[in-house]
Amino acid sequence: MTKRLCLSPAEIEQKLNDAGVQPTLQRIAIFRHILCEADHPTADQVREWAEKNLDKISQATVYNTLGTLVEAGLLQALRLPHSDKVIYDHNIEDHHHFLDEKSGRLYDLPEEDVEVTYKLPKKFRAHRVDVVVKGRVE
Amino acid sequence: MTKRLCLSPAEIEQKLNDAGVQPTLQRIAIFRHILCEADHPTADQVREWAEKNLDKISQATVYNTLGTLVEAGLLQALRLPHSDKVIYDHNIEDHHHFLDEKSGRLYDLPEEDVEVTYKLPKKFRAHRVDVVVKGRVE
DNA sequence: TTCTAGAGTTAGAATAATTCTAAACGTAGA
DNA sequence: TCTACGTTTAGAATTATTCTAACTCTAGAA
Ligand SMILES: [Mn+2]
Ligand SMILES: [Mn+2]
Ligand SMILES: [Zn+2]
Ligand SMILES: [Zn+2]
Repeated sequence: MTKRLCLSPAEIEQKLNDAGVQPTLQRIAIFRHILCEADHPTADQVREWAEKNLDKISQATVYNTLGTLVEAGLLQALRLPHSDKVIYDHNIEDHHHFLDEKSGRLYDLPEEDVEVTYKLPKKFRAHRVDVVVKGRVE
Repeated sequence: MTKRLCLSPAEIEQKLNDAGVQPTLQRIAIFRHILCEADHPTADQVREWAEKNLDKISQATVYNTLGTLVEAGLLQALRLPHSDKVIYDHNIEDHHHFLDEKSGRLYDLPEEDVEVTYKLPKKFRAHRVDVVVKGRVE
């Protein structure tokens, strides 16, 4: 369901370079973690993983890195109704989400599986629509 | 566009009683403010108004009151992608929103003006869909 | 190679939103 | 009138995130 781009550190480094982001060790590791292993993690979940798996890293670096990756268009930052934490999404295509209200887990819904039609007042110009379907996974 | 239920304090008191919420002065005033005057306010905007317009009120009471009104089903709490603040909505019917990304202002979109169709994986059971249309008001 | 300016990282403090604590207060009903 | 319980309060605590200012690294320039 989720597109997972599992790349080697060298390929990650290339992607960072292409995006104009200096590929530091911390950025390579965090970006690869989110691309390959993590599922819609929060900053704090990334920090937990990083503290276990990298030599030493500060909270500020985790936030800085996530912010840098989002600014560079390599990650999306999401805010969902059930939580006050920002969620980082390696899926940067326009897409929608299903929220399992029991577990709090988020699932991607491909753009083409969701159709939205709407009528807006005159003078309202839309340039994006976000859909969150809430429910349960049985 | 937004349904505005402008009621007298006595009518507000009745609504609170009906919902099983003791109609204290603070609750009546805040609930009436959100029903009649405020447009998708944050807790802090409610606090600002309350400090100006009520004899004395604490921040905790504002949060307590908003929480109580949401629990009683008299307000909706919203979390939107552009802000980390909870937004309180007197419109408790299912409805959608338009976010003016320039001003940050939220507009209600009636349920019937938005149509969503989606295809979910087996075992996914939806019980609500939230749509946020983002764009500009010219 | 060495130098160096700018970019990145860091610990810790600061800020912002919200919640908690424990005492004081008010009020509905016995 | 009394009292139990719900409500309000000031202030502290918590949580998520950002800022500060010093230290460190690294990409080029020389
Ligand atoms: Mn509204
Ligand atoms: Mn916060
Ligand atoms: Zn996603
Ligand atoms: Zn609304």
